Amino acid sequence: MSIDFGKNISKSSAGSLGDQVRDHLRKRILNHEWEAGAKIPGEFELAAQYKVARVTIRTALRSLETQGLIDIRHGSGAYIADFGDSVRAGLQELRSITQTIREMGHKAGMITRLSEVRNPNSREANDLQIENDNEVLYIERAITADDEVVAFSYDTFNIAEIPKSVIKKITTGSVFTALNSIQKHPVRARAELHAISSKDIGWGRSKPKSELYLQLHQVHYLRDGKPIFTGDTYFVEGKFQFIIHRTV
Amino acid sequence: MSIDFGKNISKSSAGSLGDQVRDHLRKRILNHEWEAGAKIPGEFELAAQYKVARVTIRTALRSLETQGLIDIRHGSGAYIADFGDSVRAGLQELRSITQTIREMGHKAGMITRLSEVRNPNSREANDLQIENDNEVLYIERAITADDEVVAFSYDTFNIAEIPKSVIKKITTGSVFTALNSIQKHPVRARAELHAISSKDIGWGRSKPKSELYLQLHQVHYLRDGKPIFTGDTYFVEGKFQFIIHRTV
DNA sequence: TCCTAAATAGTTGTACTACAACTTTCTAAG
DNA sequence: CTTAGAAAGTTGTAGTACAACTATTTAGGA
Repeated sequence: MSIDFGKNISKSSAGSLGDQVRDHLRKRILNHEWEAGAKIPGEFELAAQYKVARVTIRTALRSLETQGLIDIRHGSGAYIADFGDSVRAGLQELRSITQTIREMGHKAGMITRLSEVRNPNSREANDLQIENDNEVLYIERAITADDEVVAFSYDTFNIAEIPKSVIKKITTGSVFTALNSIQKHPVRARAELHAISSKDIGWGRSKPKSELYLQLHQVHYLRDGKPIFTGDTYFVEGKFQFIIHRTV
Repeated sequence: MSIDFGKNISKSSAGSLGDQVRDHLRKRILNHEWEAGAKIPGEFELAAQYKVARVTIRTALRSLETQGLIDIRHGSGAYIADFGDSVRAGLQELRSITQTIREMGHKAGMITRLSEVRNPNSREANDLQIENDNEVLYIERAITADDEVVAFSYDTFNIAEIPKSVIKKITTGSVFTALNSIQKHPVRARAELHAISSKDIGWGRSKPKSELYLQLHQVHYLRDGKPIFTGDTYFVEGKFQFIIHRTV
């Protein structure tokens, strides 16, 4: 069942009713419908607004609290947390880098340097939980914001999980958009962070002078727990704002 | 009201019944009571185990799902996510660094270099939302694991929120433990990450040869939304595993 | 008038029940 | 042996009721 939230129905939002309400409320919060510290409507009123049960509202609010967007106070209400722009640029949110760049008001671009199908090395096979004689799709590319390189990414996909028609979309456009079209988008990722100084990471005409990078090594998982792709993204230090929410 | 979970009652755990169940379930998960991919008991059975309502179990499970520890599948059950050791060392979890080091099986230590009460600079005043003529507690120290320096921290506390007796505890021991004793522990933090290469960060006898650091600039907030302390922690690259959970 | 304390209203937390929606397992027919 | 359907099991949503806590209002006394 899908519900009618009024005018702003987002076709991309899916999942359970509670998830839909959560996504819609998150958009309202990020749209600054309420300012930081302000109290949002009570659970009964929200339930009336969305025409759902109070328990559905509660699951949505709890999730938003765990994500650090609101504070829920017993006997008082739910209040907008002071998160600044951290949610839009946040690392915790599992979203497309290019999409994030666009939402921050910049022009996002991508330059593919290499795209090939080959056997995985031992690390890739381990991350993707496949055998060494399976095939993977390996892509090297640079991500740009306003025609300036902000990151270099080296990604490896478990090709067995992806139809050929979608592989082409991956190599030419956004990974997340392509995977989303076949309902194989990751719902969770495990990321490891490192500071790195190296000459061997950047490439191309717009190779940055700085050799300092923030390395993000990731493994992306589907809802059923299977890894779908893994890779390293090297963010040029200073070009991208890295923000994390930490909660209890 | 507090509930009896059997033998392993943790006095540190507080908050609502749902939070207590969540914390207890998290410990069970981190204790490898179930292996990765395994199905945990159903909501009805967990409700019976903890002698709480099913809705209470659900709020706990939902929170654990948002944190990336489990996957909940409609009509099937809740399954342990493949998070490796990432949760124990995870950045997303707002916990004491020294405590994290201990839980990873190492000896945690701290060397205080400087501890003073002074007026805040403009950045500190802005982060703590106080005036320039207020007083703050400023501390510089090194954090060690097995007598090896793994991080340098430069922290600034809003002294107006902290009784004098607790200030002494902060300067001599764990910040989180001290703040917890007066119910002023942060529940949320906003952290910004940078890769940094500098000679001016490390100090002391065990100053690391590497000049590469992962900088974590943080502002810690109380439940009511007020900032309690801010600071920069510089992790010596390679000495600490930095892991993040990313969820939708 | 000011302050204090109690009463009141409002909000979130927990409990219980019932059923819908979905998944997995079992069963029987072919 | 395969397949389709039935059955059982699990999570999702709805609704009601009350407990626990907070914020506001009101009444009383100094």
